[in-house]
Amino acid sequence: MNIKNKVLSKNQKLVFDFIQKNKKPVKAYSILSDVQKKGIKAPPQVYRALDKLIEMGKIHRIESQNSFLACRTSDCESPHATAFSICDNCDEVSEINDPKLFKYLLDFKDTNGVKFAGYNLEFFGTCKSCERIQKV
Amino acid sequence: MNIKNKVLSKNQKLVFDFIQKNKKPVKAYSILSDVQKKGIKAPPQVYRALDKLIEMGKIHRIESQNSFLACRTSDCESPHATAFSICDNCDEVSEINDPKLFKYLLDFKDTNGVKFAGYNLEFFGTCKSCERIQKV
DNA sequence: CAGAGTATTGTTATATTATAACAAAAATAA
DNA sequence: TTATTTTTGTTATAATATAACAATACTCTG
Repeated sequence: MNIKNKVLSKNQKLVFDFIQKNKKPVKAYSILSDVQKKGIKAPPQVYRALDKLIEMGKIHRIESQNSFLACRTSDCESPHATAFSICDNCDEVSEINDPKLFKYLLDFKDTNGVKFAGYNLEFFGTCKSCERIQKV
Repeated sequence: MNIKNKVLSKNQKLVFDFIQKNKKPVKAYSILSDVQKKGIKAPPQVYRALDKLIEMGKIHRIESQNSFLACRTSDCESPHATAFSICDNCDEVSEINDPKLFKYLLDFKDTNGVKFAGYNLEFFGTCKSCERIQKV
């Protein structure tokens, strides 16, 4: 069976629920604080769940923040081809789902002609709402 | 004066020299081990030097590896617009310097029309030499 | 050159992020 | 059922990074 269609295990569900409740990416130990109220005791339980959820494409890891965000692009083709916009000011992250960008990058070949299996792209800038505030 | 043309301070030079000697990205504490032979004592001294070197564009941080690589693209226009190819197998990283890709990404606008100030792109796959080995 | 301001260094302690290693229980497949 | 895989539980520790404070060195300007 495709790993993406698997039903979540108990710990996976606890971890996923917390991540999904949050609009902004959350940190592993902030997940731990939350799920400790619900029976999980130790970091490895959280990190294991995170690994599986990433593998399933249910969440993404924001590398530049060491944080985790629920996948909102239901048609997320590949958890290994991801793009995000990150606000330098408020740390808000949103997933970019642009088929043209997606295709451009998956088709990209390096100077040796190597075509890559996946990528992770993080854009940085000021989000709309921070921009407005800064202008005032 | 442009920060990129600044002469390196003592600690910055020690840290940079070690990074530049290595073809593969190096970890902060492996840098520390090396530079401890040369007078540096503690992590903050290394991390400070790393921060400055990144700011100057002399090195890059490989987010998915928490590691640091010397910049080889002497015409590195912007330390905040970076792309790398990373071998899943041997962890080798090389900097991609493709003007077309560079332009494509700097021109990219999200659905709100936001144009970003910078980006970091990490491609994943199998490098040429690992590919050869796997075929044998 | 003096003095002010800035950048760099030194230092101790600690915060944050993540995994190793081993054992048991639960789910699934054969 | 029995074997296999997946998930869980647990303790300890590894790896990565920063806070906070003090002292020096550098560089700019009057």
